[in-house]
Amino acid sequence: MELGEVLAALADPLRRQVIAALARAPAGTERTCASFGLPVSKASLTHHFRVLRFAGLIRQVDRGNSRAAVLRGDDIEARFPGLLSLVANDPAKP
Amino acid sequence: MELGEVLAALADPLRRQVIAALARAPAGTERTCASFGLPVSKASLTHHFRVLRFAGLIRQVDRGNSRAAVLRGDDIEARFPGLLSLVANDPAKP
DNA sequence: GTCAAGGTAAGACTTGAATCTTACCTTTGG
DNA sequence: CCAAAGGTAAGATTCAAGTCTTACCTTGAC
Repeated sequence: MELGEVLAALADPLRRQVIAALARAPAGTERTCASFGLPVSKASLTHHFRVLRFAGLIRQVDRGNSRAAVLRGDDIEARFPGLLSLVANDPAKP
Repeated sequence: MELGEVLAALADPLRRQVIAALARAPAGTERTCASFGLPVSKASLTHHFRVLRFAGLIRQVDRGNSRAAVLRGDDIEARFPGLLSLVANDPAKP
């Protein structure tokens, strides 16, 4: 879990939006990739969630029919204390 | 001073190195662009320091002969508490 | 069994970021 | 005055990131 990779992952507004949504939800919340309503194609969704997973920010649990994203809140907080709340409390920029 | 811009600025390893060096130095430390010994051309230096300035992370004070970079530590800490220490305490990767 | 929904994979496309070279400006120091 | 040092500006290049389309796979529901 490297700082550079994490910052690069969070630099994208769509990915930051995903992390912010998960960070504001109760810990352990599972959400499908499609449930965020991001304005991109399915293939782009796959790309963004892969970047988040590689950076260590989320896990993806197989739910048979779909694949849910879960924030790795504790791991992130342990390594980069305060980072999550910065993202969570940042006003969205529509 | 927007989170997205700040994260994008800090995603680059060279720029992160500059911010880390300034953050570890005493507050208000002034350093010329060239003093960091980054392995790029002068023109690339100008580019990187402009990005840092646009993101609001540094000021550049004119010293006649040269132009020194100064970390905007208080402003950063006020808006993004904890962010600076994440960058400052991150182990360099080379 | 069939079909729709959710994801993934591979490939192409496009745009932006980082880099360099060259040329120029400004200031300090002989 | 002249030269060197530190930066800036403009333009070209190169490469990665984000995006799409198409095709395919898997699971659950009918």
